[in-house]
Amino acid sequence: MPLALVDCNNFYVSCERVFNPRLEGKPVVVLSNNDGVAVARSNEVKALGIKMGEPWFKMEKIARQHGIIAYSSNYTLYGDLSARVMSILSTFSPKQEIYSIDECFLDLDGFDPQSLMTYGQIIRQAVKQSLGIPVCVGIADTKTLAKLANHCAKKGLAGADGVCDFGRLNDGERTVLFASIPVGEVWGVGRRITEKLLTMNITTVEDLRTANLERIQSQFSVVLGRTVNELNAIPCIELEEAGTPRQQIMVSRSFGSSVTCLADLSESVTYFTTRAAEKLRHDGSVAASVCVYIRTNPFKEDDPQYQRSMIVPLSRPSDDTTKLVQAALAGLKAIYRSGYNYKKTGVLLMGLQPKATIQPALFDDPLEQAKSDSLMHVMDAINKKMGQGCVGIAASGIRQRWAMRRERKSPNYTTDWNELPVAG
DNA sequence: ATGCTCCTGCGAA
DNA sequence: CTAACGTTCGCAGGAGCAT
Repeated sequence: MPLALVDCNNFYVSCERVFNPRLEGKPVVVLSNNDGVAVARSNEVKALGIKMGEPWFKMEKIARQHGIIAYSSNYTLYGDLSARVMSILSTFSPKQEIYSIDECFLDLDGFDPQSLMTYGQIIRQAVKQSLGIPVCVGIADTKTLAKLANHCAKKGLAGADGVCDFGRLNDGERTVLFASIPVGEVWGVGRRITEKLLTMNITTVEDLRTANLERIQSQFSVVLGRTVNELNAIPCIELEEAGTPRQQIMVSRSFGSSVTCLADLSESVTYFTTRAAEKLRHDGSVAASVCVYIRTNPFKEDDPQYQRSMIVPLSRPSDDTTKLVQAALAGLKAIYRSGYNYKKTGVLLMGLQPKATIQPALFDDPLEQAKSDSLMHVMDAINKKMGQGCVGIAASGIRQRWAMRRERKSPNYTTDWNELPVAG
């Protein structure tokens, strides 16, 4: 029954520290795309009161005062380290669910309950020793409780030292502990639901655990009802091992500066569609339609605002970059209006299904299909070997005036020989 | 009444 | 010097439509 949630501490910051140990003990933040907002903070930065999602320009002053070191996010690096972490963790259980880039669930069913604390410490040591990434381990009987146990492990609650096993608590200890944790810490309870719960005098985890189930379900949803059950050690959310492919693929980006002309927007939409199509083929799926959307900057309240999207159905499901780009550009042309400062565009591939299940249509030319497949195959192979974007659609543009800002990126230490710093 | 698709809101990392 | 506020995914539930 028990399972573990293993979560990397301040993951992106820890990744930067692996390759730059001088960052140890110093305040470090990693910024989102476009160097927009904080997405990872070292403990030193958290102590300064800087919140998750805080815009960089708002914290820049305090950052200068305290010598905060800021990095642009380097997803190539984090993705590579994540794969290595997950690979090590997979050796500790027959069943693993990779939940996000920095955390996974491990099934511990059948393990000796007395040894789980020790096992958690062994897991922490293994990842620390081989990769230098610190992790915390939460152990409990449901996913929601394991997430909560992980929170306690990180905060050192209930005497935890990087590992917290709720199986070690008796009912009284659990009640005291849960009564001390704000309800917003519970997995599935976000800002809105927290606000509404507060009006019902439900402020702590213990309040929610002991709340009336029917009342929660009717006032909120069956989802929050499941959460209440899970807090009571009744499993409602199953462990999902890899295998189910995505249902949609989104590629969108804010621009480094605003863009006004259709030509520049077309370049970016072409580029985003190309990236999305690569993901699609990687999954072995085809898309039935393409959604393209554009919008101005809602934070610039004086600018005239405009946002619109359009879904363009394909004549038949496809994974061919050229066909997807064609559809996306047709949609863009239809929704584009001149006279606006555009800040963001995005491409969404919808109606995904496994390519293998697609029946060739009656009038399809099998030769055309084979040509398309082999062209895409060659493109993917070259880009994999020579680096993303080596071969592509000419309309992506070379200047890419719409490119995002990334002024503080660290090198791709693990995936690109050219970016390794040279000694001496 | 029932079953669908489309759209929006919410949460998570 | 200025201006600068993320991305990607799933789920649920209501609206709108057809049957």
